Formats: sequence, C-alpha cells, structure tokens
Amino acid sequence: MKLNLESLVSSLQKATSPEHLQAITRTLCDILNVRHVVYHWVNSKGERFGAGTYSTEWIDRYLEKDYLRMDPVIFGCFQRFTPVIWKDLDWSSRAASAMFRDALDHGLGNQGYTIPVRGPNGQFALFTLNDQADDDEWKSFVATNARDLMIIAHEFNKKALEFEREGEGVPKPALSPRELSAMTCLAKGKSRAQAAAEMGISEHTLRVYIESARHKLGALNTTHAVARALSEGIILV
Amino acid sequence: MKLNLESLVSSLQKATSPEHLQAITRTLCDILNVRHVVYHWVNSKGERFGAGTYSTEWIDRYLEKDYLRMDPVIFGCFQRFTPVIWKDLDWSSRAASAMFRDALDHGLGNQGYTIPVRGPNGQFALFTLNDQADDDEWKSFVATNARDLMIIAHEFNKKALEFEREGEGVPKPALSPRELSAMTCLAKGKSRAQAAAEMGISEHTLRVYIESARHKLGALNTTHAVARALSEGIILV
DNA sequence: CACTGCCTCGCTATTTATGGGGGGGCTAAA
DNA sequence: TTTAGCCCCCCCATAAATAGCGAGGCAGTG
Repeated sequence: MKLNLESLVSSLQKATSPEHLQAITRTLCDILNVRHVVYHWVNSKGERFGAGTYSTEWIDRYLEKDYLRMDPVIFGCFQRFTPVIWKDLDWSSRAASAMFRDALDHGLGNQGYTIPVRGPNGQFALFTLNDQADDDEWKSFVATNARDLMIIAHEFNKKALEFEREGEGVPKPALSPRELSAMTCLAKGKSRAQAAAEMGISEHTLRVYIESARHKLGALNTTHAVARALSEGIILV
Repeated sequence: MKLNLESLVSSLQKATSPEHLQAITRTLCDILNVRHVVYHWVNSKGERFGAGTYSTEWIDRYLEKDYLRMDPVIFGCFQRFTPVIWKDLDWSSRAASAMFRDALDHGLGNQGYTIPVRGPNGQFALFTLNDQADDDEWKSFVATNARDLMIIAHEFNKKALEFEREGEGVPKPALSPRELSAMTCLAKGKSRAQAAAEMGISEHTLRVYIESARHKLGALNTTHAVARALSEGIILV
C-alpha cells in the first residue's frame, strides 16, 4: 500500500480526540506495513500521553520495569535533534540489552526508527516505527519515508498540544528580566552572594527575585525553581 | 523560479560552515522571490548565531534597541510549536508597533512567516521569510510552501547543531542509578529529607550520592548539579 | 490619574545544606 | 584475586538558604 501523505495529514488535522490519533496509528501501521507505530509524549508537568499499537502488556511492563530510565531510545532522542535508527544506538549495557530481548518477547520487531519532536515549555515527544527486518531493508525503508514521517510526527505533535491546551489552559510562567538573570546565575552554579555580586545588587534583593521566581514557577525550593525554569525552556544554561 | 527541494536540501547537507548557510539563505531568497530569508538561533549557552539576508544595519539596530525583548515574533514562537504568520500576532502594544514601523524603515517587507524549531537542551531557532505583499497573497504563498519550508528549517537546524557540536566533543558524565534517582528527586523539588524517605535510605546516605553526583558533573553546588544533569539530558523532570 | 508590576533595600529567626572526616559490605570486571 | 565502583550508615562544625515581615522609587498601561 502506498502512503498518501495528504489524506493522512488531513485526517490527522480533523482528529478531535486521542482515540482518533490511536486509530490513525493503526491505519499508518497498515499502510506502511510495519509492526508498530507509536506516538508518545511527555508534557511540561511530566504527564504522559501515548497513542499507538504497542500491546497494553508491553506498555505496562515497560512502565513497571522502569525501562524509561534505561531505554537508549529515550536517552538518545532526548539529547539529539535528528531521528534515530535504533540499531545505531548503544545497546551494550546489560540493562539495555535485557530490555531489548524483553521487547522482542513482547511482540516488537528488531528494527525501529524514532523521531524526536520538541514543543514549547520543554515538551518532548517521540514518534516511533517498529518492525521486523534486516538492517539494510530497514535503512532503505527509512530513507524512503523519512521526510513524510517527519511531517506526520509534527502533525501528531500539533494535535497533542491542541488536546492539552483544550483540557487545561496552561498558564505560562513569565519571569521578569531580573528574575531570569537570577535563575540563570543559580543554574550556572553561583551562590546567592556571587550571583548578587554579578548582578550588582544586594543579596537581600537577589533573594526577593529568587522567591518571586519560585512562586511564579510553583516551585518548592530554589533547586526546583531552577529545574523548572530549565525544563520549561525559559532559561538556558 | 521554482523551488527544487531535493537540491536545496542536499546543498544544505553539504554545507561545512556558517558562511555556506548564509549563501543558501541568499539563494533561497532568489528562488522564492521574497525580500528576506533568515535563520537565527540561540544555543544552550545563550550564544547567538544567524544566517540571513537582513542588513547589518537592521541587525545592529535590533540588538541595540533590545527588540528581542519586545518582538512579538520571538514571543509567539517561543510559546508555540507551529509556524506563524506575522500578521496573526498581537502588534498592539506600543513597543511592538514602534518596532514594526522601524523594521519597515530598514528594508523589511510588511509580511512575514516564521517557523520555530527546537532542539535538545532548550535550543531554540527561528527560520523566517519576509516580503512585501498583501495579506491574501502572503497567505496563499505560505500555504503553497509551508511543508517544504518546514523541511528546510529543520535542515538548517540540523546543520547549526552540527557546527556547534564540532567545537566541543564533551563526554557526558555517567551517574549511577542511585545518583540519578537522587538528582531526579531534587529536580522535582523534594528536600533531602523527603528524597531520602522516598528512596528508602537515610538522609546521610542520600547526601553521599548528591556529593558524588556533584563531583562527577563538575558542579559547584546541588542546584548546579541538578541544572547540569537536566541540560545534559541525563535526567528528566 | 491610579494601577500594577518591577526593582531596590532592610530586619529576624529557623531550618537546611555543605564540607570534611570515618566505617563496612556487595557485585562485577580486570 | 584484587580492584573499582556502588551502596549504605555515622559524626562534626560552619555556611547558606528559607520564610516571614517591612519600606520606597520608577515605568508602563488603561
């Protein structure tokens, strides 16, 4: 079957619920003739959302075994920008190779291709294809479809962000310039005294900024505030 | 002139320096028959890099006037995931409309289309087209080219990250599982006592993990350690 | 004009983190 | 087998962060 990008994108754009996305992953699975198609993302609050063809057994096992913490796909994609072919990752660690075998036992194919997608506020998503194939077959499959898959991944992400915004209405914490400077200094490892010196203000004043930034970010302490500011992407180290 | 996506992407992939990117923006400008094409990004260290056809006068003025802090394009794209047509943004504020008039005076057209692109570690880039046109003309131009432009924006970004990585080559420090848990707890805002309770160990032991993680990460204090772990992508919030 | 938000500085008290130092046991690779 | 790395616990002193309270000036918005 041939991939008709236009019709697929338009059905994605018409989707009004996560269930539609789920259905589209199944359709895509048939069209591309692969074992699995999965879209999965983590929002800025650490909540997960997934649409895909993995069995619930595998998903449960994945979470239960805490594979998230050792999955080279997650690691690799979190640090890179470009899509990745699973075989190119480092599976040498004991935990990773055990996970890989476990995945095969739960119906996954030995080949995978994952496109990382990033949204605002540190939002991070993965769009994954999985199939059983040899390395060359898979490489050429990927080469053929890479561009279309990227478009599809982005349409998935657009929808996911839409759904998220509907349900919640995410108030974006906007920090003032001085608060941003303060957070940045702290993220760079400066103590309050050093940060105050660098900003040319008293330590007392700096403290006020940190406090107000903390409140705006809904953070429990300074470390938390810096962590949130970083992962929401409102400061850079 | 018609846009040949394949050849453009391949020349992008062959680029070996920022100057090549610069040249490609000029080519693209001719092909698409628009006034300006600009790719601009901020890396994880806050350093800026740009390739584009804006005049140096305008760039200098932009920085000098601190337009970065009031530009609706920057604001809008930082918070959204999808490309934006400038006219759809909110230009009502005093500062923004002054900036817009100033831009027109410096050779920019009245229409713009900007694609935000995000990379790992909060990296943030913009790919912008600018031209003189009426609203409907511009809308149809954008509709025609949106998909290709997204591919191009991503190729630009891939290159930019490549250039960045060349200079560095820093091996990321590997933390032990308990150290990772400790860092993650702290990043979630837990105090040492809470984190220790959650991990089921004494606070003293937890401290040892934090210390050793700090040393491995070359961090000056706990906050710095968590910030590094986050921005290196070795923990997730 | 009044309002809100930002920037600046001060005080006190309590809690918490930091920087060292020790110790022992356990597993996995060299 | 030895070594290295991880995991777990304890003590001490000092330094730093936190949580409240207070104040005034200045700029931009409606």
